[in-house]
Order: sequence, then C-alpha cells, then structure tokens
Amino acid sequence: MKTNSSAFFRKKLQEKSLKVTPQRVAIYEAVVELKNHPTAENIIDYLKINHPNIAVGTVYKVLDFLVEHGLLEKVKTEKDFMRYDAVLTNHHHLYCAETDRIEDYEDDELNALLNAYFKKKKIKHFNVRDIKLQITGNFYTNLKTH
Amino acid sequence: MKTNSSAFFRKKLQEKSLKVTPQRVAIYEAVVELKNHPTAENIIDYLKINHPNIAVGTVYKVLDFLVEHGLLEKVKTEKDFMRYDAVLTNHHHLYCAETDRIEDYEDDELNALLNAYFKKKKIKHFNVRDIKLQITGNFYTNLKTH
DNA sequence: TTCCTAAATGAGAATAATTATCTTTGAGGA
DNA sequence: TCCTCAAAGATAATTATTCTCATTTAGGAA
Repeated sequence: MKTNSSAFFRKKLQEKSLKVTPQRVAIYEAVVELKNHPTAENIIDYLKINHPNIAVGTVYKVLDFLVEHGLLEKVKTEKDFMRYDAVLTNHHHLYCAETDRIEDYEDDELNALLNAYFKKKKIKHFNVRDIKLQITGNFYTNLKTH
Repeated sequence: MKTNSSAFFRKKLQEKSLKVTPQRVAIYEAVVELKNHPTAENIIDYLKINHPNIAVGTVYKVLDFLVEHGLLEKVKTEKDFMRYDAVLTNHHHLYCAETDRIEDYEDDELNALLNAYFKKKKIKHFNVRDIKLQITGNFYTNLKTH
C-alpha cells in the first residue's frame, strides 16, 4: 500500500523530470495515509513522528508544488483551512460541516448523468473543464442492537 | 433593487427577532451589490465610501452572524479568502481559477436531474442536506467583429 | 565515483486575514 | 423616555501561510 503509492509517486515525478526528494515522498505519503483529506497542519503533525526535521515552510511549498503538477488536489470546505486529496480519479465529496469530515464519493452512474447533461447543455461564455459535487449533510452510523 | 433587498433583509431579521442595525443592513447590501461573490476585504473597501465608520471586526462578525442565520452563504475557492453569496436559491457555481471569477449557475433541469438521482440512490451512512456543483473552467467572450 | 550547479530545504522572521478583548454605543422593548 | 443587553468600535492578539536567505542536496556531467 505505502510502497505502491510511493513507487507510483516516484515514477510520476521522474516522468516529468522533477526531483524526487525525501521530503516530497514523505509529504505525499502523509496525504495518502491520512485518510480525511488532511490540512497542512495535520500533515505537519503527522510528519513530526517519522520525519521531525521537515520544516513547516517546506510542507506548504511541497503541497503547492504537488498541486501545481497534478499529484494532489485542493479540497475546499466552509472552514478556513485548505485541505488536500491524493485521489485523482473523477470523484465527488460528502461533507459534514459539524464534524468537518470529508469522504470521497464515486459513482459511474452519476458521472455519466453529469457528462450527458453538460454535453447537451452548453453554458454560454464558459468552457467546462471539471465538475465537482459537494454533497453536504451528516454522516450517521447504524447502531447495532445485539 | 437596493430598497427591495433591504426590505427583504429587514423583514427576515425581524421575523427571527434579530436586531436590525445600520451595519448589518449596509454589509448585507454590500454583498448584494458587489456581484462577484465578494471577500470580506472587498466588502470593507466598498463600505469605506458610504459607511466609513464601520469597523473591520464588525464586518467579520456580521458576516458570520448572517451566515449563521441563513441570510448569506460562504463560498470557498482554491484561493485563501472566504467569499460570500447573497443568493439563497438552489444554484451552482461557475468558477475560473485564473481570474478568480465566480458566477451563479441556475438550471431547473439540472436540479431535477440531481434530485431524481439522489432520491433513487441512497448513500450509505449519509443524510444529504444540500448538493452543490462547482463547475471549473474558463469564461470567454465572443469578440464581435463589426 | 566524484564533482558541479541549480533547485530544494531549514530556520525563523514577516505578513495578512481573522479573531479576541474590552469599552462604548444604541436597538428596541418596557 | 428609560433601561438593558446585545452590537459595534478600536485595537491588540492570534495564526495560517509566505518570504528570505543561508545551507544542503538531487541528479546530471565529467
């Protein structure tokens, strides 16, 4: 899992002739490992354990760098912090404002529906590049009774 | 136009037994007048002309207050600033990352499509409250040649 | 393998948006 | 008109992020 994402990451950087540094690998893996679309702060905390020497500024710079080169995506919520996502496939987000939890939501039928709609309906004065749904609401757990 | 939105706003506050202050009215109207989903800073600048005595802190407090009471909505982009929207009907956003322009996109057919989809497709462990599309791309203008 | 160079990193200061504090003011009910 | 509590003003404090600059290093060349 970790080695897989690391190998993928190194390969991607090398394809683009970008330097593979231990910091870039560690920060990318932190985003992969931290499931809940982490903030820069989450990543900094996480790295303290295994990579205590990575500077705060480096985390911000590397995150920007990785977004710029398409290896991470920014995720925006109503809160002030920017969050990051290593999943690059066409997907949407379930978001709970109370708990600030984000989960990926991927469904081929939904994507097909949206593609069909936007193929038919041209928007005046706008070229569509990407469509993302933010589905706001509440997560709940079924309490098992046994 | 301005008087209409002002009357609507006053009525809304009074219905909820919330105080109608000149600052609240001015800040709300600034969001209505400033079309491009303004930031707090945009609002502060705009208010300098006609309401030079409104404090910066007040703008932030009132914006939070109005979001909390459902009179404004927060809009977050890839940039760092929070932005505000006075349009409360079910709508989506066209967003251009290069120019940071946001436009509302409202289409009954799209909303019907989404409602139908989410009525049929129940998401496990999640109650949907609101669905918002962020449509990323580029605005363009047809250059007229005559 | 070693050297070289531009690019990346580390450390910490600087910035800027937002929040907090605390005193004064005023909206709106009595 | 008065009273009271919430709202606003002024400004200090906070905090996420950016900047600066000296040092280090990845990766290509010799």
